Amino acid sequence: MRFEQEIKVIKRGVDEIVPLEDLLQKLEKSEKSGKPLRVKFGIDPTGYDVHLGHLVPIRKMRDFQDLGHLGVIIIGDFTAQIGDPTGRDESRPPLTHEEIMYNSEKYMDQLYTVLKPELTEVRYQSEWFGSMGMSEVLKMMGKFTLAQFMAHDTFRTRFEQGLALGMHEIMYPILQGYDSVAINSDVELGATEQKFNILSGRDMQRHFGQEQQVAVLSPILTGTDGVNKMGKSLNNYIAVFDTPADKFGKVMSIPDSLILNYYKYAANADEEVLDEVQAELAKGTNPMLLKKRLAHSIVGFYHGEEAANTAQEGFEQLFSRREIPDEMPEYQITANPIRVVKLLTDSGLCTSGGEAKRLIQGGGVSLDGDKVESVDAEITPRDGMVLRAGKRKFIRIKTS
RNA sequence: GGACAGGUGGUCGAGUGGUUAAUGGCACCGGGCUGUAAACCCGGCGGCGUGAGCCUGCGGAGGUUCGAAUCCUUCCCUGUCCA
Repeated sequence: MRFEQEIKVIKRGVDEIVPLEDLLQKLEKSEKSGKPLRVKFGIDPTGYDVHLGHLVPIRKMRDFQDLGHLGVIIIGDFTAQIGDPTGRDESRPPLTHEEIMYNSEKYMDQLYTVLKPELTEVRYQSEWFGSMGMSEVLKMMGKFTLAQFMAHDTFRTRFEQGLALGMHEIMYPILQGYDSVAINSDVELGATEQKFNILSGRDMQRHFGQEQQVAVLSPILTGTDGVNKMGKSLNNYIAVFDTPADKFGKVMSIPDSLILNYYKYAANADEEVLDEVQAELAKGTNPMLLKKRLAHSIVGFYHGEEAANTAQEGFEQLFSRREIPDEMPEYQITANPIRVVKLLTDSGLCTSGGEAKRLIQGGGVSLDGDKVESVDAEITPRDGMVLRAGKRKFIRIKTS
């Protein structure tokens, strides 16, 4: 088979390619013409916190770039400007132009930890939707039927369960589909849940007489809780912005069952490493050791070898040996004596007095290793005293 | 436009005039045991106050009442059916 090597790279870590034949054809055509494939991925500029789940398809884009193809990032500024009233209790206010620019820039900074800038094109939806008239919108909508949407699980379940389903949400796949027409996309990347939207891009391209794109679908990365998809709302994510220590710790907290999965999709592990990990797991090696290696490699990828070493050392010190960390934030106090509750809230370790009291009552607060027994406790601060709240929050007190 | 059913704390979901900051599950936080895994056990889970006090709270705004999440009015929102 031709392009055997290319296909192997593209297929790695991918759930589904629809249709595979089209991809072969495209690769062939690209080789003949010398024109790179246009590989699309859309992002929503409502925020800019990128986590490892987002990066699974982005890594795939990098694979394409390594094969000489072009990555096209679509910034979904148009849908974001309309605002998304989905939330039943509060509708999200439309983002301003400035916010969108800010978010997308921050977003791209993070994507460039993985992507090659010289092979990346960034496009905004407003380029084509901004000036579109109603008649064109209607034309676009006319390409789809309600039945098509009802065939889609997301819409059908919500409809059947009697949940709110806004018309604009039905527009979503239509807009995303048209993006493919607008940029003349050859391949669209996304998680498997994006299948419907990506395939609607194929339909749209056919209606507009364009060659159809191929869907390359990555698996959905499970969050650190081991149950749900990685996402911000569930607070089970590892963000690009997380500190090395946080990244390390979060990886260590994933369930054992997820180890191989993370090696595959969150780290840049190649076949050899995967085989080795699998063998170790089968052999009964303490999963904790494999996780440490995993955490080290993930931190190393984003922050470098040295930071990964420091993070690991810090982790072992704090959790394996239960010592206090070398470095911690300092907090200057003037009052003397001072109530511990007040100290906790003033320093920001607790967000409210109630929370501080609960922590103390739960036995989670200590000073230089001595548990604080009473919520009324008052202390005479000493310079360099270490206050600990819970498992991982510390401050060093400064009195002068 | 009409009829009907709903809107409760992060979420699901009880509660239909008075020990109610509001049962319970999940999530989450702390403690114990550990490998910051799982399982399990214990405690917590609105805010402010140097703990018997105050404030905010059951879609929004008014009202009835000594007293309301619970009754009334009105508005907003969601769904079902009819047009």
